[in-house]
Amino acid sequence: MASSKAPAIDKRRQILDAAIRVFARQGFHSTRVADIADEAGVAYGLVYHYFKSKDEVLNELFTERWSLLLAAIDEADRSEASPRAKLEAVAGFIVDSYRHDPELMKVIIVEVTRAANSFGRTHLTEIRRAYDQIAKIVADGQAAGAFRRDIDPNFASMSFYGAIEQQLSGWIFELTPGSDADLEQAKSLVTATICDGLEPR
Amino acid sequence: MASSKAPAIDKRRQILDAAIRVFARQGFHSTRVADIADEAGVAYGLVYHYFKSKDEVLNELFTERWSLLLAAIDEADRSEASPRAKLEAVAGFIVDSYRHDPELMKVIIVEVTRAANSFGRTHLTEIRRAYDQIAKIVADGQAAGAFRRDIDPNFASMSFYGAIEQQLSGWIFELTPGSDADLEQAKSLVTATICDGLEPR
DNA sequence: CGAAACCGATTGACCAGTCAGTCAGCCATT
DNA sequence: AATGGCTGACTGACTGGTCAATCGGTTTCG
Repeated sequence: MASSKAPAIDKRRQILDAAIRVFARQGFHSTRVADIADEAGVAYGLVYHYFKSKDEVLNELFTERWSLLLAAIDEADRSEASPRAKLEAVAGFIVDSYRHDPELMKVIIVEVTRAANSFGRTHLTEIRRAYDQIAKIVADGQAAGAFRRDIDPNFASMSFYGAIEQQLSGWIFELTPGSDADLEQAKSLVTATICDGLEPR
Repeated sequence: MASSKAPAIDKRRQILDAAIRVFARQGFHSTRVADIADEAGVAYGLVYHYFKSKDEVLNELFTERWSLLLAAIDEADRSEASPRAKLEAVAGFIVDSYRHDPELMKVIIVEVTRAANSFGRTHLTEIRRAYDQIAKIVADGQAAGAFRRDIDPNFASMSFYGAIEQQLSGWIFELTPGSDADLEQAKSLVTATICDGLEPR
């Protein structure tokens, strides 16, 4: 039963993985459906057997990964850690996602998160959910006296997330060195910058 | 003499201004050259009389505005103000640019700055110049003892710029209230977040 | 046998950029 | 002042190429 479907699922996965590589290399828009099929070693028509459209392939990639991010933020939020440690956990998850699969993160950021005009519009609600969850962590931190209260939580959330995403962009477009050590350091540096500030204490 | 050439120059400007509106509304990719011509109240072919291609129209819009930003950062850097005040001046300029012409800023951010994969690739050098200039302000601040030295200036620069751009994105996509008071407050809040940090001093 | 996986040629829509031509103003010549 | 030649701004129908999506078919497997 499972084995009868296994090959089918494999091909589907093969197509998704191929799409990650091709989208990362050429960008969504200048990728032809034929490119995905070729990269996957699969017939053109099979892409349409598993997906309604080229858009749906990207949708699937985004949703798969973003739901993990939402879960990770949620878990951090629910933990007993300090607000600062929660933020650091979120930053850590995002950086590790990039380390684990830079091509996928590139596709998600470039084609969805930062393309809210075209493709990302569809996912604005899910994207916003992440911002809101982070804002909640900040708000709780303020209520507990761990964060100052004169900065709007939504504002802080956007600053925090924007700072991380900008680091990723720098690595993605090789504006900034992205060695393993750099990535590791970035986790705590983002939090240090946002929580402690640039000025000496 | 001047009057004989005036209408020609007007038409060029008319096309650029129309392009801002149409790009902001529909996005660069799903804008047809015919849409620009219609919006400008001009014949299709005239767009190609003044511009080599559809891309060149966007190029022109970006370059016009980005050079102003670079000049503003440069001016802030050269002033006698404190490092923190310099950063605040940069944030202020970007926010005011948005306030002055939100549609143009939307086009620049969505289609160029955050589209480094497709269109922005051409302008990566100019974009990077902004990051570098900001990093220089931070580095000088560190040398003067105004900023702590354990945060890499390039890292700080990306965080700072990323935080601002994320705020603009929030306003652009109406994820975040963008009243005039909000914009005004954002100028100092970004700087406060980045320089002082979220944690109480 | 039936159902689902798989195949790839074909089609139909779309659109950037071209190009052959019109027209209005300007100057030179008479 | 009239003529006509010239420039370049301006027009929009048309073309050539590109691709997403379809569909009629074949193979595989239970």
